[in-house]
Amino acid sequence: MPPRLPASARRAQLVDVGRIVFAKRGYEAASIEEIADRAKVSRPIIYEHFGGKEGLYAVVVDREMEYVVRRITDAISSGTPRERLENAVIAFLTYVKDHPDGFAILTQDRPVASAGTGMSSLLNDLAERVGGVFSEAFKGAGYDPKAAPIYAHALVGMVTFVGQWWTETRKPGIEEVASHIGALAWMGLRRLPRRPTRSSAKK
Amino acid sequence: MPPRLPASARRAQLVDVGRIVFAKRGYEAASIEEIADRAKVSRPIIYEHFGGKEGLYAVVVDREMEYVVRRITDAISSGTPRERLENAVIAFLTYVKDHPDGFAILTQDRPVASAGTGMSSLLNDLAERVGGVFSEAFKGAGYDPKAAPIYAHALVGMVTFVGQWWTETRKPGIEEVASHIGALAWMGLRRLPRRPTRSSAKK
DNA sequence: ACCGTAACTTACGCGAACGTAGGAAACCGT
DNA sequence: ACGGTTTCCTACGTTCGCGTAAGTTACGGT
Repeated sequence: MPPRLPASARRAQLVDVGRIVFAKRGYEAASIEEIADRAKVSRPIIYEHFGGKEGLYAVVVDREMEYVVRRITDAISSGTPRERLENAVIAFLTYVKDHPDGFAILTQDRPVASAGTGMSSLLNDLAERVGGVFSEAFKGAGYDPKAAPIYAHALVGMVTFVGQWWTETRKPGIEEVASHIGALAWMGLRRLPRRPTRSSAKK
Repeated sequence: MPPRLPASARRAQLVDVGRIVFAKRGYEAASIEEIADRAKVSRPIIYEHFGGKEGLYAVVVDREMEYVVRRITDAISSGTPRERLENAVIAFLTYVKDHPDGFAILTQDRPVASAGTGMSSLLNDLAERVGGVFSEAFKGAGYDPKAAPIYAHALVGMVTFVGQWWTETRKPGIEEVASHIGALAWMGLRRLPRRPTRSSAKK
C-alpha cells in the first residue's frame, strides 16, 4: 500500500530524510535503519541508490553546500560594500532559519575520511573566499593584506555562532539580528587602525 | 612489565588518553578499546574507574571546562574594559594553542544525552556570561540591553572560529591575532549606533 | 612467610548496524 | 494478457564495540 516511487523521486526523498536524520544524530550516530524506516522503505534500497552511508551523506552535504553558496553569491553580487555585507549576513541567517537541518549538518564535523583538516570544509571555503575579497580591499586601503584571513574567519565565525544561537531562541527577528551583526562588523572594519596595537603591553 | 599504577594515577592517565582519543575521533567514533590500548591497559579498567564511555567523557569535558573558565575568569579580572577584552581573547587563544585536544572536544557536539539544546554547552555558557556583562554595560550607555546576547554570541563565535582556523595555520603569532580581533570587536562595539539600521531598506 | 586487598587480565555474551544475496511483486508497453 | 524491467523485500552473514563475570598476579603490612 505504500505507493511505489520512480528512482528519481525515491532518491530525492531519501536525501531529504537523510538530511533530517544526519542533522539530528550526527554522522556517526545516524543509522541507515532509521533513515530507511522514516522513508517507509527497507535498507537495501539505500545501498542501491547511494552505495552506503558515506555515499548518501556525501550527496546530502554536496547539495547543501551548493545551495548555500548560491544564496550567498547572489546576495553579494551587487550594491555598496556595506550593502553586500549586510545582504550576505541576511542571506546566511535566512538560510539558517529556513534550513536548520542543513545548517546543523554543515556545522558538524565530517567523517574522518574527509579531506579537510578537521572542521567543516564549507565554512572554511566560505571564509577563504571572504578572505580573498578582504585581501584585495585591504591592499587598496593601505592595510596589511596578511591580516585579511583573520578578519574573514572572524566574520564567518560570528555569523555562524549567532546563527546557531538564533535557531534555539528565535527571539529577535532575522532583520534585527542581521542589522546588529552588520553594524558590529562594519564599524569594526571601518574604524580599524592601520596597524592594530594592543592597549596594554604584555607584562 | 608495564608497571602497575595506583588508582589515582591510572585515573589521571586515562583522562589524558581519553581526551586525545575523543578529540581525534569525536564522541561517537571513539572506542573504549582504543583508549585502553593506548593506555596499555585492558578495557574493564575503564569501566571500573568511570563506569563506561559516558562517564569518562563527562570527566574529560568537566575538567576542560573548569580549566578554560578559570583561565578566562582570571584574564578579565582587572583592567580597563578594552584591556579585559583583549586579555580574554589572548587567554582563549593561548588555551587553544596549548590545549588543542581539549579545545577540539569543547567545540564538538556532545552526545545526545546532554541536557543542552544541541550545541556545545560550554561555549553557550561562556556567551551567556559575556552577554550578562554586555547587558549591564549597554544599560548604562543607553543601548538596548536586548541586543546584548547578539553581540556576546558574535564575540564568542568569532574568537572560536578564528581559534579553529589558527590551530591549522599557526601563521601569525597569537599576540598579533589577538590584537586584530580585539581591534575589530572593540571598534565595532565602541562605534555602535544606538539603534542600528541597515544601510539599505529591504526590497 | 603469609594473607588480605588492590590492580589487572582473559574470556564471554550480547546487541546494533553494516552490507549483500536472492527472490517476490508491481508496473508498462505491446 | 504476457514478458521484461524496475522497484522493493525478507533473510542472512559478519563485524565491531559495549559491558560483565570470574579468575590471576602483584603489593604491603604484620
